[in-house]
Amino acid sequence: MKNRNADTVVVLDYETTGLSPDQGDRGIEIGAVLLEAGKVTDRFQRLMNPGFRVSAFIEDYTGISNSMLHSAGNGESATREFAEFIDNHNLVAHNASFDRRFLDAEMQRAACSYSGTFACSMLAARRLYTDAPNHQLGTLVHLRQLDNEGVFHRALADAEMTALLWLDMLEILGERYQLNQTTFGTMQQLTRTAKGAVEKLLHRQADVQRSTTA
DNA sequence: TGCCAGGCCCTCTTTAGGGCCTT
Repeated sequence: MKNRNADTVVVLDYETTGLSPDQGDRGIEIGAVLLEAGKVTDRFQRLMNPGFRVSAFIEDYTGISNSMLHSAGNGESATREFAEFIDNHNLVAHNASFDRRFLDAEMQRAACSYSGTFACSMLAARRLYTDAPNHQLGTLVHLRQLDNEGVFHRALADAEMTALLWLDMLEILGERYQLNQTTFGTMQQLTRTAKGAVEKLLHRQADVQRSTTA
């Protein structure tokens, strides 16, 4: 296995037929970007035919129509390709518990697997954008004036915006806490720390970083 | 338009309830 680079992550987003794979919902689109050293270096996007018609709500919500899905390949082949794209990298998603459930379910169907661990940009955002009116992806993109083409609820567009949000948060950690070599593990730790203890954690991390680089 | 679920978080909590976020 290749060494896992803490700075390289795959940022992904699923569009699905509903909220729960345990209730029979399937992924209908997977979008992802490979983020290396602060830059998007690769992209992945596939539509997936779930094998049944999606609801009018999902067609409206995502802009993905039944006719688009009719001509799409099945989820198993797309998932196998996606497993190769993930390689052994760690993963980021906005509300990662949702995307992880669908990724795990689709991987199981396709009889493949991945080895990286997830970090959640939404949980990190709740710690770092404490003044935001809410922590929906679209709200944060507008709040932070991140580049976007006005496309929301499509997998690749949402993955691209999540990646920009991720980079924005890394920049905040550098500016606000002088954490200039933020690792994936630091971000995971951030999301697992109670809100009231975040400041202490990040200042302590910065102290450790300074002492090890001095 | 938003229910279905699940995980996380906050608080008027921890022997619980409800809001947020994802489609």
